[in-house]
Amino acid sequence: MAGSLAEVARRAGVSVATASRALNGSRHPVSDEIRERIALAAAEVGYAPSAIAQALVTRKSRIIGVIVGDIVDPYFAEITRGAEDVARRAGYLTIVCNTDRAPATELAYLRLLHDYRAEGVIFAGGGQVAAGAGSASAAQLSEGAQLSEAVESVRADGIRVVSLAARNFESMRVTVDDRAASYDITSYVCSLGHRRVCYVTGPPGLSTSAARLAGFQAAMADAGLSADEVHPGEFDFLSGQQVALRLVGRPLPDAVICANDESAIGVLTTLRQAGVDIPGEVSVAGLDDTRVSRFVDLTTVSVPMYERGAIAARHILDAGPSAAGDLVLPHRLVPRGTTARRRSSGSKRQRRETPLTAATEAR
Amino acid sequence: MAGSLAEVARRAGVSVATASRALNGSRHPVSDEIRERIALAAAEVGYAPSAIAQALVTRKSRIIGVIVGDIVDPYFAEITRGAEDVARRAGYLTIVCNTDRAPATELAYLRLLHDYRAEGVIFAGGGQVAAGAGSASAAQLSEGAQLSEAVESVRADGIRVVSLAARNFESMRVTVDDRAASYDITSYVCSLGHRRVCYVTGPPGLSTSAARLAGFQAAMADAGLSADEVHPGEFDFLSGQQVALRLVGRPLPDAVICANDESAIGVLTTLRQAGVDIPGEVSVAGLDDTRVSRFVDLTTVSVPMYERGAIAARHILDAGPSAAGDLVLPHRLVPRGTTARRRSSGSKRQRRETPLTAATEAR
DNA sequence: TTGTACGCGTTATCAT
DNA sequence: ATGATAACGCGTACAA
Repeated sequence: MAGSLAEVARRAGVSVATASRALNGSRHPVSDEIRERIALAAAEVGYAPSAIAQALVTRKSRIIGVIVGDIVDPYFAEITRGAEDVARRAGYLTIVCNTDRAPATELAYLRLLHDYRAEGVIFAGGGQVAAGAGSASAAQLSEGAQLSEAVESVRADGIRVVSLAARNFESMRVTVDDRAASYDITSYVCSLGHRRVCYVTGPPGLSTSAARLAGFQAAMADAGLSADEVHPGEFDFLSGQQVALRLVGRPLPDAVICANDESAIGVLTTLRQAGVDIPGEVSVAGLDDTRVSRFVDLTTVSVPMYERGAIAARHILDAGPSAAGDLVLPHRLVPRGTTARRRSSGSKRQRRETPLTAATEAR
Repeated sequence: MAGSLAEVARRAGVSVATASRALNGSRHPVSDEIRERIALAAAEVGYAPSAIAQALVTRKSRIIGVIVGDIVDPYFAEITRGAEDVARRAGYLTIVCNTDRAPATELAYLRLLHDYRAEGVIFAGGGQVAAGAGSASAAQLSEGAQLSEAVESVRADGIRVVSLAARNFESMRVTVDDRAASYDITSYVCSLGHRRVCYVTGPPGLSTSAARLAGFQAAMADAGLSADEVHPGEFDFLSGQQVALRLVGRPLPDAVICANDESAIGVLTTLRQAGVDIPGEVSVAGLDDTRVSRFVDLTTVSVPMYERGAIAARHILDAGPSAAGDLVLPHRLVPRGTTARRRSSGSKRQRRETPLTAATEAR
């Protein structure tokens, strides 16, 4: 039913060339009379320009791909929303590619996007980092090499790739200093007087997890505190919940810092449900500044996801030589209601009023 | 740099026809020797088949679109994930289309997908329902008519459209009985002995909101209770939070039921933060069974989003005459920890023990 | 201002 | 088993 340009031209009694010029945004002049005839004919046959054919001849697919771990994860969803917003306004299509962080799936999707001649692809998440001593190390290395090779091939074809976190292949980068962000939130929590602070990590082997953990450890070291209460997590609510459940049986820590907001909300919610007063008894902090974090009043650090997605997309569309080097956006500490000054340790459970020691008060 | 089929053929000393047959999944026989020569040449030039060209000649774009309100909303994210999962396994691309429920944007996206000859489009959310007395009623009606017309045109072109909620255009449907789901959760809450139960609605004018509100009202009526404490909401966390804040100053209701999980989590979190015991003092229930609802132990009703997305996508791919009529999936009440039997009203604030009246205990 | 004709990269038909 | 060649629907020199 979708009339082709040829059909429209025939009905309007003009050549396909003029029809093309009249219907699509061509700077080529067309007389108003003919233009109207064509518009009419187009409406009659319900003409819908074949973006496929246009892409083929124009060599511009108006397609961008966003490779994410899981679109259900707010972190990735916000990035995707940012990218889609600018893509939509430009008449571009946004492909969402869930990979569950599996390099093989990333590779498969990259190839598919290559086949579709996507104009650009955004790697939203971090990548696997060479594991120190893993049994699957060889396979992973090979996968990493394959991906890196594929990225190179894709870039050679003029497809613009930009990554939003550390990856082991070359590409434009629109990132944030994860290590510094983690360092900042940690020092902030320490500055509140907390001494025993736990940490919930992100998935092992992920560059982002590593950077954030490193930031935590560095800040703790600089504060003269021990950073040995590190619980493995997976960036999800469940991880936080499980850690919280384990925490609640024993003497509570002063604070728990999580590698991301999802897991922080997990510990926050679970701890509160267990009757723990947050931030009265223990402070909780995350990292991301996800949309819901604002609502639950979680103190965290903003590492603008939406903006990074939008900027990445814009970079892809502004095909110009704006290939300016990497971009590292500023992060911003967002102190909110889930953290507070440490109360004297004695007052925690027994509610006994103990004067603060000078040492605790100092900074 | 991406070698074309012609180039590969030339380097292998064969015709494009054979190259095509060897490289892509063709049942046509090709001698092993030549097949290898072609594979080699393809590898040398880094051949990547042009899905665009294939789509043009094949008339199969291997593209499906998912029209959602906002991908950041877990409801839509889970639907999208379901669709993408089956699309990916079939080598299809999934386009995300955020519309913020604006009919104009839906229309624009539908047209764009039409241009790309998407093989199918999934309308994930409900639609605007003819408002009783609105000033913008005329404009909306026109927009509704336009969309409905566009859907018809698109379907005439062989594009399969399936909606996951009530819409005012014809299409296959993979839905759930929202009214019944809402009725069920409401009667469940009432069966717990609660009498004063508030409701937080979804966005006005939305078919889904209307169905769910109707279910609530019907159940309340059937329970002989008054359903006049209805607070307007927007399906988001903020709505729930605001309602909770308003509730907390005055005598608390027995329970509050929300049109969806997001807003339910909003009231749950906010109420708890305000020191209200859930479900001790007030019960809270939602509707959707979103992923995080499982974690916060919210009682709700499952209206399988992931499955609906997956089924819709499968329907699009199985282009066969499986155009079986509409499908309405079963919903399932999921009682969890945010609801409990009503405690005697007197014990709520003053903790005064008052014997339950027979009337309260009866059912 | 309008029309002709070629090419974009593939698949498919028909010979060979 | 392999090879020409005609579409697919459109943009765009180039010609008129």
